[in-house]
Amino acid sequence: MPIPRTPPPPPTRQRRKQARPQELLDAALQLFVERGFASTRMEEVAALAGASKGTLYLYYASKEDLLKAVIRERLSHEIEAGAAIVAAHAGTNADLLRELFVHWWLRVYDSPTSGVFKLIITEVRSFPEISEYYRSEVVEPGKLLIGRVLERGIAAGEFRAVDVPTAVQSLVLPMVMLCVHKHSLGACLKVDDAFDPHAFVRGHVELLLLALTAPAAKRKIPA
Amino acid sequence: MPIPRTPPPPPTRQRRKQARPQELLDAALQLFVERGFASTRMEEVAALAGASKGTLYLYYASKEDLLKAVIRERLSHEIEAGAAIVAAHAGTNADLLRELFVHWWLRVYDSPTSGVFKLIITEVRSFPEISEYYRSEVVEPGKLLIGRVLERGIAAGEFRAVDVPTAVQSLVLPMVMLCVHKHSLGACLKVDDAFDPHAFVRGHVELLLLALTAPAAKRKIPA
Amino acid sequence: MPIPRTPPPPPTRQRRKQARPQELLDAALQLFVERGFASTRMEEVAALAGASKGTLYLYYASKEDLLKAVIRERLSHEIEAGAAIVAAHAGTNADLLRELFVHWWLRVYDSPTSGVFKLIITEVRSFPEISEYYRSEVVEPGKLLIGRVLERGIAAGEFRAVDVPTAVQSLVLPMVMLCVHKHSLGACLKVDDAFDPHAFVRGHVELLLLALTAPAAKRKIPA
Amino acid sequence: MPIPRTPPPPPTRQRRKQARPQELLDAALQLFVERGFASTRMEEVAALAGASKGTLYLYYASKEDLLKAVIRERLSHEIEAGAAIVAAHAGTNADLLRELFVHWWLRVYDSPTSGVFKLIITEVRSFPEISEYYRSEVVEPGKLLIGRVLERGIAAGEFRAVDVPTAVQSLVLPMVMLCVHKHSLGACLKVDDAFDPHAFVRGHVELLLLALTAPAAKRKIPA
DNA sequence: AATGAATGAGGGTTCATTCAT
DNA sequence: AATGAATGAACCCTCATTCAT
Repeated sequence: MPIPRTPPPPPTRQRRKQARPQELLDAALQLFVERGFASTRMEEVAALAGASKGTLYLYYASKEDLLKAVIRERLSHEIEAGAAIVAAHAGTNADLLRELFVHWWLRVYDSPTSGVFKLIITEVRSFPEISEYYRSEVVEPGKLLIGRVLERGIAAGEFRAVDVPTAVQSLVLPMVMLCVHKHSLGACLKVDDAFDPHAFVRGHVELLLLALTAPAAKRKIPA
Repeated sequence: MPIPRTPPPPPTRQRRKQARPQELLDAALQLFVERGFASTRMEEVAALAGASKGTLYLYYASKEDLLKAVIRERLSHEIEAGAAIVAAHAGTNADLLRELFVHWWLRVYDSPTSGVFKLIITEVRSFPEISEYYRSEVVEPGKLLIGRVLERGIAAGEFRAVDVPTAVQSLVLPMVMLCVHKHSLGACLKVDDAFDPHAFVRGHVELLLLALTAPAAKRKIPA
Repeated sequence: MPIPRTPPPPPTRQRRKQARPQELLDAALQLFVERGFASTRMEEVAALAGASKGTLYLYYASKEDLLKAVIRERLSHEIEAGAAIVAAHAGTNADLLRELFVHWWLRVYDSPTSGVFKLIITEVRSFPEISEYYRSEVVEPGKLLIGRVLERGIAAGEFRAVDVPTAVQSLVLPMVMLCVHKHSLGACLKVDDAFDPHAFVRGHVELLLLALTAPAAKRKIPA
Repeated sequence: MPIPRTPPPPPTRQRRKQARPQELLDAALQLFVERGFASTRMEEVAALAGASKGTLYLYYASKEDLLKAVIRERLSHEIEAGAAIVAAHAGTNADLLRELFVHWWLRVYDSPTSGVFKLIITEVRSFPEISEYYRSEVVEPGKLLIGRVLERGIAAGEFRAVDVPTAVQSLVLPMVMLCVHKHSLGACLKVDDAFDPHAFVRGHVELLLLALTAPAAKRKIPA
């Protein structure tokens, strides 16, 4: 089953036509992530979206096209969401980090969007054009976002003067890996060995904050 | 090019027979990681190993078989190496962590074995049998290994009483992600924006050690 | 050349769809009988039916499937025809035998269905599932059919009290062999040495009737 | 298991070399009959004969060659055996027929040679050269043999003046079919429905003799 | 707009045959 | 004489894509 973002309204002809592209993209994402791009048949995608093979080609010119549309559509939705959180935030930088990871990352983790990370890892080598898009639209903005929070914290004496790029990676890489894992090994292992991703993310941020937080003595106390 | 572990000796009939399986596995790993399993043709693997398609089938009964052999062979080589480091080590637990990450993980990262992580992520959903092997032979032993180091450090008062499973993941997930990245986006982006994996790993461990290390006051001073 | 049962109508898309399965079966029968199952390429079958390889697979899931469909389709057509003759017949049992052999068997002999006998002989060992179908749908009903005619003849005093199963085989085996021969040696030998199958069948029945017919003295004279 | 004509003597090197060709032919006959020519692998033949693939090629230049050797070798053995029976016989022509069918044909039926009939039927279309050999060496001599017995019987007033070619076929075709059946359907059907080939052959000959035998009144009584 | 029948290039796998040992 | 590793042509089957309806 595709996981439609909106509950399916009564499928009148008009509604259908409106909803088609999204339904096709949802179906494609699910199957590409599940079976891999090469092993997913266009017919399966169409069938999962309740359409026929021919219809799929009315919206997307080729399988490769469909892949790129899936990636773009999903990422474009999430990109600014992060920036919005930062913009809206008022509070310590530590709390902002907590906010970003627990709200933004965990929401992504819980949504089908998490599959896009697996999809990109799986398919960039075959479609390198994706990499530039992903780097400029996701990786760089993301690094900048987190990086700026760290820099502000350091400048404010709230954080230690750690190497910012390294800390960004130490913070973010486990999140990406978590998403990837969810759709690879995580989907296979029956024994979930009581691994709770939400708990881990909270623990992870706190652990890293332990490393980041400047010793109290040296801290500038916010008045 | 396959990356033979040993320079090819004069290819007499006998020598070839001995070396073939390894050459084929090396070629397969390279191509499976590069192009994905489904998009790699058996003939390409054979050609890269300097053999013909038919020869490949003399050693591996099917493409799936070849995939599993590639994974097993690579992992079985590295599994004990880690344990050996732990066993051989005499020093602080912090130094042991440094040793494990800088020696073991970076050696894996630099070798073709790093590709196995991508391969597993990419293909487990299609071949779920792999997951159990990987979990029991790699994931669990690995977690135990790092987990015990942390526990010893905590017991010795060297480390803070952090949540061990969380800390293990925070330490390890970036390493896995690094390996995966090397063979996906990392292989596509020309502008390596001066990202130095070795430097990152060292920085990552030190950052986490900042979080782990107990405040001096509370530390048991080793006489 | 396929031997279409009906001259091909204008090949519109719809008409084609209807006619395809039969065209494919006819082509397959011809080639399987001519070249043997294993030596016939699916592409040849498709080409002979004026279709492409892919199309063939739209109708039959595999080569083995195609073989079984060929056999079933041909036999199911002929099975009742024989019973119908028996049911419709009014006359002496000797005449009924003449009818069955000259009408039914010779029609089968002259049609492509004769090839099915060769096909079954050639392929049962490889696909033993065929044997049960053939036995229960063709062999047993056939034996019963002829056997009953003989029994009725014996009961009526028209025939001698011969061993029925033996006589059935003596009557029928040459017919089967004739069909087989037509598609094996018979198709190779140029010098047809004036062998006339129709004449032989008539002669064969009369010869066996000589053996079957009770001496006049002992015959019950039908009033 | 191949069915060697002679119990295998101690396989000393010398013995082996002598026996090899025969062992290979026996193995080939068995497998060709069982699985069909096209579906039998040269390696299987070699293995069944206890040799290696390479060795097989020392004796037979190709698979086709092997097929022809199998057929020739088997048939050449049996051809004169029939003639010998006729030559040696002293008695009524009816008894000679009984002799030929019960001794010669049943011995062939019981031996692996019976498979050659299936083999020829199965493969002539692919290797038409076989047909000429088979016709001139087996079919024609066979027909002549039986035909002459019938003619002598007719001339002697022992038999009715039936059409000789027809009667020959009515006599012989069931025998061939019996051999073919043994290696096709007969090998598949578990329920042998108590069909006894030996009994059938005796019954068949007697039935045909009923047809052949001239009414006593007209018979020339052999003094 | 929607369908699904048709196509044919592509790739996994088999196996007859060769030849160095 | 015997072996069996190596080859590559051949064939079954899949599936992205097209197009008549």
